[in-house]
Amino acid sequence: MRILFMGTPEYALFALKALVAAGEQIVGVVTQPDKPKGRGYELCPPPVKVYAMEQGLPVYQPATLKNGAFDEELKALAPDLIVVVAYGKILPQTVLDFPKFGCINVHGSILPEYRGAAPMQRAIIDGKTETGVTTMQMAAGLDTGDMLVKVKVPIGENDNFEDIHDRLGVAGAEALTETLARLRAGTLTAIPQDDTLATYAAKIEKADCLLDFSKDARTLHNLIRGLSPFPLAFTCTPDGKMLKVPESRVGEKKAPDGAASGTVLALDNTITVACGNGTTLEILRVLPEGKGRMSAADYIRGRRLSVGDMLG
RNA sequence: CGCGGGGUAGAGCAGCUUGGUAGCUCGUCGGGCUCAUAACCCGGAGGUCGGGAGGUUCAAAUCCCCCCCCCGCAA
Repeated sequence: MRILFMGTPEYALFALKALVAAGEQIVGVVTQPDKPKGRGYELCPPPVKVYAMEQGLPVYQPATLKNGAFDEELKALAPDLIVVVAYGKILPQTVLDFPKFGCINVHGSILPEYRGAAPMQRAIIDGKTETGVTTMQMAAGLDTGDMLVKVKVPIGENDNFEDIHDRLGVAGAEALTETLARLRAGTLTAIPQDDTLATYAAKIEKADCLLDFSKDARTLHNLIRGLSPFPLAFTCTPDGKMLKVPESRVGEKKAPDGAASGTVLALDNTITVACGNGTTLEILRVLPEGKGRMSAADYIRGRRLSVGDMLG
């Protein structure tokens, strides 16, 4: 079966590598164009491109797929199936309809929950204890296609985005492998999504990353781990600098009555902050503005905070 | 030329504006106190202050010039 792979970030690599490992006939890899990134705006190839080139797979980086821009290549590649994992662009109907077996997408949630851009982060931020991946037969809407195979994955109370990302990557590869096997065997069943149960995992915005200490510690902890190691939740120190928080834990102690939310209660090896409902949050690692990541203990040693300071 | 921060002891920082014995918190080593301790007390080791047999100066971590490296923001 001639498979065309479309994907861009690290996450897509799990699936692509699984296809390669299974000896699938990958006729090409479509990924986003190189983009200027990092300091100095150096042009950076997406992870999928780097790997595909190492494997000697033909790489395509069309600026757009709209208006038949990619039709010629598509005809030449003549895929029987397109596998899409976090490609980053909407596929026009002409592309969706082109392959005999259509387009199959690997999505990082148990559909119909968390359709959209940031399913993994949103599941963690919402404090879910379980998530997973779903393969689907792609349709025109946003992650609305009929569901094929699901693989569930537990979320531990201290797992962060990276942990879940990697675990879902493995699960996604597994789900894709099974989907292809059943497609060949003719045992694949497509289950329509119940739209009334659908939820939407909106893209993470800067405003989502601001820590609001009037919320309770558990909620803040979920936000912190859901955004770690990227893009990171943050707060502000009394001198107006941004302080990002890669790692935390829910404090065991209660905040004293009358302690305003955001008050620094203790500075030993961690930064203990008063949160909503008398809860406390312990900040374990930080990323000061203009600095690198460091432990809270190291940050405290630099004497940049005092007990009684307000964060937020 | 996208904007900005920084390279001082193993770690995190101060000192640089107003040149003149290199300091703080922690770690580490030794000793003491203690039933005991990651607690407390005393003492010690550890730094060519990123590099340039550069410039200015009686004197440079500090002022000027060149180079290297690291990081944050933004994308």
